[in-house]
Amino acid sequence: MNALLHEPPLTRSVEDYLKVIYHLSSQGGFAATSEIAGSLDVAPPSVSGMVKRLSEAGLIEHVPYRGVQLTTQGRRAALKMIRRHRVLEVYLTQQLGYDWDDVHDEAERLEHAVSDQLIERMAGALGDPRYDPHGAPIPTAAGEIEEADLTALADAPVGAELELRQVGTEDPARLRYLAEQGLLPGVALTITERQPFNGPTTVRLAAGVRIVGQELAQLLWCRARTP
Amino acid sequence: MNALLHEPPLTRSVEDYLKVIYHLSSQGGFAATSEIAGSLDVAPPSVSGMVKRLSEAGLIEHVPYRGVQLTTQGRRAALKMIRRHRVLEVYLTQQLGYDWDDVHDEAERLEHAVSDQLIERMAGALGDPRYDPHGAPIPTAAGEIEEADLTALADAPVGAELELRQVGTEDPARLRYLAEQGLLPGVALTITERQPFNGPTTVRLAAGVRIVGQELAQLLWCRARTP
DNA sequence: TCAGGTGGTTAGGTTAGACTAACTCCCGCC
DNA sequence: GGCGGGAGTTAGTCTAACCTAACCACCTGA
Repeated sequence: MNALLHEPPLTRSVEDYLKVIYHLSSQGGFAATSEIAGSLDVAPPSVSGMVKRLSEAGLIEHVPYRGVQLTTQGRRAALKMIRRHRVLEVYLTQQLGYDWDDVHDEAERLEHAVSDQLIERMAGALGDPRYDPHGAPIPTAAGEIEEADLTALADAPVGAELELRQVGTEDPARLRYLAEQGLLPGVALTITERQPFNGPTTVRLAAGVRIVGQELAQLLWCRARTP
Repeated sequence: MNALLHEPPLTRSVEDYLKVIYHLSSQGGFAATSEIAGSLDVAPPSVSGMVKRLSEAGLIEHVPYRGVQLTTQGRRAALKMIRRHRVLEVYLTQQLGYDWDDVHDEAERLEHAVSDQLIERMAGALGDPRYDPHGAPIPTAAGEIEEADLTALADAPVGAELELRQVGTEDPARLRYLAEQGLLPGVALTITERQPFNGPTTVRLAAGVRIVGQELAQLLWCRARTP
């Protein structure tokens, strides 16, 4: 009774659903129908239909009117897609001249077409990178992912000495702006000031002082700096 | 009335049909329904259905009960796919350790997912190669393809001094065997003997003498050697 | 406590692409 | 010159996705 035998290959669509369900339910809990619909830009009834198919296939657990969670099998499939996506992003930026703000769409299409073999060769050629260009951890081929304990810049206290680890957006305009400001994964920063009422955070980098609005400060994931 | 405006992107399936129609009708003339069905491993009525859609889209010309030919627009699209496929094959073999016998399937899937930009970057990284690993010419980005005048080894006379230019199969087992025999694009050879009744052809290479059966000899495309 | 409203689901329809079964065209052979 | 067989097409069905319209469940606030 091993469901792994004769496993039919997943469709593009299924792969996309699993990925967004992973992201939406990663902070524990359920992914809501409307959230999934929003992320994939489809109508809610389309999600209901797919949810039915996915839970029949044993990839998700569906609690009607509550939402959806990945099963072990679904999680494995989702992590595989995330590995593909992130390895592709690193490869395209390091080997083919892509920038961190334009690599997402290309990887998004390629991730459904590459073989495991190709991904492992790309990863090998890159020296098995652990993070993608935005600082997100790359799951291992075995399906393990680093769970880092990061704090949004917006939530860290004035005076904190931090390292920027990860940037939580794929929006090209925001990414370009952040790169201009030198706000890239790995950079060291110190919070010198914050205006009240969701005001901007002022940080000091080696390269100078930056004033970061609330919206962007919530996308900049940091950890305490160990000097 | 420019049909190029608002052109919907082609589906994977359409891209595959255009490619096989290109190959089947490249020696002038029409591609037959059953040939297309055979190449794509679908049933003939599926081809009839697709043919209707493609000719409505202006990509092919259909003469009922005779067959199908590409229009200028369809030819352009087919050559674009062939460029993608062949550039991918070169990239995967030169940069990622693929062999000429296992690169076809990977390229076949990727060709539908890559952007024009990525293909041009790969081509650039490779120095704009003109031939794929099997010696097939790569169409230019502008859609032009070299029309070489090649002769199958099986059809060349005894005594001919030839250069092997292109290998007309993607079958891994045959390709592996040919590589073992040193029968690779670019190699110089002289026909020393041929047995009658579709018998084997004996050739002399720098590396030694080879006896090539009729089936393989029809896959080895050669041109006269200019010493 | 029950009345809305929001969000989720069901019902029913569309499209691309495939299939099988059944029919028709064409050509070669007698 | 007609007939038979193979190739091509038409008709009808299926599935995966999507959609809109309509219906229902749950929770919150009066």
